[in-house]
Amino acid sequence: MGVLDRKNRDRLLRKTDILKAAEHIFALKGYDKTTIQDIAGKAQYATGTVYLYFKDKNDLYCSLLEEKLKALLVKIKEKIGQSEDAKEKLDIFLEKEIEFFRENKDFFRILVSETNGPRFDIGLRISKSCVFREYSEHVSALVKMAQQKGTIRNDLYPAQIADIFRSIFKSVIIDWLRNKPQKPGDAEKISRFILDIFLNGVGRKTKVISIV
Amino acid sequence: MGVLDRKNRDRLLRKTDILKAAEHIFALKGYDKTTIQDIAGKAQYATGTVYLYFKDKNDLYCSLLEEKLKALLVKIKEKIGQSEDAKEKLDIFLEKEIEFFRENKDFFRILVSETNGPRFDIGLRISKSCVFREYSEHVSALVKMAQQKGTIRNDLYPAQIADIFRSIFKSVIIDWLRNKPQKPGDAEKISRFILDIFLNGVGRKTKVISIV
Amino acid sequence: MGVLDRKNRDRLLRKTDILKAAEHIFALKGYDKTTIQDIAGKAQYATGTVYLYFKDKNDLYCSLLEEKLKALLVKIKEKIGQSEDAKEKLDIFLEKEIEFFRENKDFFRILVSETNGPRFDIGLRISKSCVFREYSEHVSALVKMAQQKGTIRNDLYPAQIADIFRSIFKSVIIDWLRNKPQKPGDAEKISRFILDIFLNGVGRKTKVISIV
Amino acid sequence: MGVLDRKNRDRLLRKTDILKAAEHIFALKGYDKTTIQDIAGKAQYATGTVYLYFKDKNDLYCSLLEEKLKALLVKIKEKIGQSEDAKEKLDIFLEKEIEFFRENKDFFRILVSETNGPRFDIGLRISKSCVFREYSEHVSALVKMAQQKGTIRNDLYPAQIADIFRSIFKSVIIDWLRNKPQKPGDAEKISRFILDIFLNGVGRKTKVISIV
DNA sequence: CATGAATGAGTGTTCATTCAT
DNA sequence: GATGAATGAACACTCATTCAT
Repeated sequence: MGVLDRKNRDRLLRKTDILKAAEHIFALKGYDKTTIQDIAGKAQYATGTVYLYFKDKNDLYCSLLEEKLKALLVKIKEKIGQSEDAKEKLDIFLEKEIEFFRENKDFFRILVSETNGPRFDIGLRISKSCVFREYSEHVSALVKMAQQKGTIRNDLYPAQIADIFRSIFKSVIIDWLRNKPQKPGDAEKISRFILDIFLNGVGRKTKVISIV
Repeated sequence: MGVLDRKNRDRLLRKTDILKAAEHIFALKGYDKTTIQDIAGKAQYATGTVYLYFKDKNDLYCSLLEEKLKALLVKIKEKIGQSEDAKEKLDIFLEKEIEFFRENKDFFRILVSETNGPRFDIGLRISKSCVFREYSEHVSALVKMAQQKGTIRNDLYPAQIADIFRSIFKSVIIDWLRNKPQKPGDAEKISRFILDIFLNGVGRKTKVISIV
Repeated sequence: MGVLDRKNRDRLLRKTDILKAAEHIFALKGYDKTTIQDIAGKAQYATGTVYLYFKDKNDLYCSLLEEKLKALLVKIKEKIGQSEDAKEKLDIFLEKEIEFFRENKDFFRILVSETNGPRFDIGLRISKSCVFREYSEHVSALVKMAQQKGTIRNDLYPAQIADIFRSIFKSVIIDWLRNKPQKPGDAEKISRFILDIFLNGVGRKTKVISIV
Repeated sequence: MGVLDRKNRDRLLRKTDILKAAEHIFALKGYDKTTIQDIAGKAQYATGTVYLYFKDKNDLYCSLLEEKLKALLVKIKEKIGQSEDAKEKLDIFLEKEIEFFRENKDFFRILVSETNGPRFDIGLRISKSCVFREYSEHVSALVKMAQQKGTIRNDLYPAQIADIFRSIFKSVIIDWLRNKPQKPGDAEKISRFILDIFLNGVGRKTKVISIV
């Protein structure tokens, strides 16, 4: 059993090595311009080794997305359950994603280039992924809850609002990762900024009074 | 003169044939998976013919984007000058873009996949394009004006707001083109919807009183 | 008749135009790198026009060589008959060739690259040419006569001596055309130089006494 | 160590296979008409295999020339140092080259077609080669020494004499390889023949008395 | 299991040649 | 006859995938 364990552990280690290398190269060059040799070389393995762990190039790519998305989901779900407030949940969601993407810029790049807009299918190598669907539905569920709690207008389809939510998020994060120095407290600030725009829009208001 | 005219017209016709075919295939398969033979075949020409009108694959692709963007810009500028009101200008901008993209779904697909988020640079074959820059700046200028007129908060960078504006737009249009039947009056309705979300956000408000 | 004459003359004029352009381009780029469009363009004709005067690329190339060789032969034969002395004939031959090649550097280039050594057949597009054979035989005849008159050793095959003769010539002319400014009196001097080396070699002799 | 050795040896073997095939095809068809598929086919490899050993077609071609020239130089230098006499050195040089070219007719063909006359530059893919320069300079040095020792007239530029020397050599070898059956003792005889013509020319002399 | 050399189908691009105008 | 746009075969080179060691 110990032997099997080590085998499994070794196998996992190699897979992780390769995925890490793939992440970097795919982010740098995009799917088509990336070669398996690039990845194998970066991971310090032989070309053929990659095929011991992944069926083909596409499988490697999708596995990469799945693994990372899964990790992102775990991170999000972990904290988000601790709050009951809808707005707070959205806030936590944003903060966790921001943290995650700051630590995984390459993955962010890939994800952005992969999801050319939400649920869009040009070359959507990812679309069949259960994790991706789970991720999408998780955001939709957040929105739905916020609608039920009165935080978000309920005259709109949750899925569409979720799309808009994520597209604003994407836009702001791209700007942040590209043009700003990333500082420790950023996650919180940016999260508030996005939520503000998402909930209140960018229109100029002098005063807003909630009557209810 | 008549002869030259006909020649030029013929030349233009062929170029347009090829561009039309290219638009379709590029939208369907993406840049890398598209072959010149695909395009030539679709346009009913021989492979070599494409090279009589375009230097190489990249030139064909960029020409396609430029031509379309130019047409889009013309369409937008035409009407937008007729209004003085900032909000109305944004509204016209949206309506015109919506109309254009409904008539040019393939181009929309390409544009979306090309601009993986605003000012993002993986494989930005388009980034050097003057027309694209002009387009970007035009949107920024719209936002800036709206800030000066008090329609949009002026505590934000115009370029960033423009990014957010376009990313909301993209998100909504993708949803519309993919999932809804496109009906005549849509442009107006969708434009209002986007503007509403953009300016007021999706937060639930019971009443808003502007004091000033 | 006059009409036919003009037609023929026109035809000849066009052929000459094309040949002149071809000469320049072939010399510049070599056979394979030269395109028919290059030549047509340089001659200010359309691509197809070339095919009205020459069957194909190879025909154009061979015609070019033939025409020029014919002209060279005419020039050589013209003067060479006026002398009876074998050495003088060789001298005239050299002078005339030198003059011709100074005025036809492009042709010289082509000829050199074509006849990679005498009677060698890698890609010898020329080898079937009657004129080329006539040219070769003419040189051989010169040598043969010089052998009979006692100017050249007669223990050697005339054709081989002719080869050596031409290869020395080629070597010296290449050097002259490439590295020296070409001056009026050169033909005579160079001719003497070549003949000297050809007949006497480059060995150092302190004194030579001819007894007979 | 043994493994690496075998790997290196295998690699060398393949390279040699390909070079051998390339040598044959290039000699047969010339650079431009030769395709990589030709070479790969002849060497019994797939097209792509060639690119494992050579960067591109030009690299293959140049490597071929370099390898062979290097081998030729080694062969020449080996024996030539053993003599002090200038004329003997020239003799050895010729003999060794003749032997080499008899064993490497294809290479000879390529070299001849590549060096369209000495220091001529149309398509000189070889000209940048250090080995080629070394080879040229080696011949010039031989001539220079022969001038100093009084074997060759010293009123001429060594480089030019070297050119003439090589062009006579080329002419004679072409004739020999093309038209004569190559017999064992040939190298010696031909070498003497070339030297004779080179030093004494082909003029008829009844008696030559050296006075000094 | 790991390797990396070998494979060969596939792509962008060129250009000799043809032919409708 | 002259044109030059159109053709499509051909070629250099790449790279995902396989498999003998």
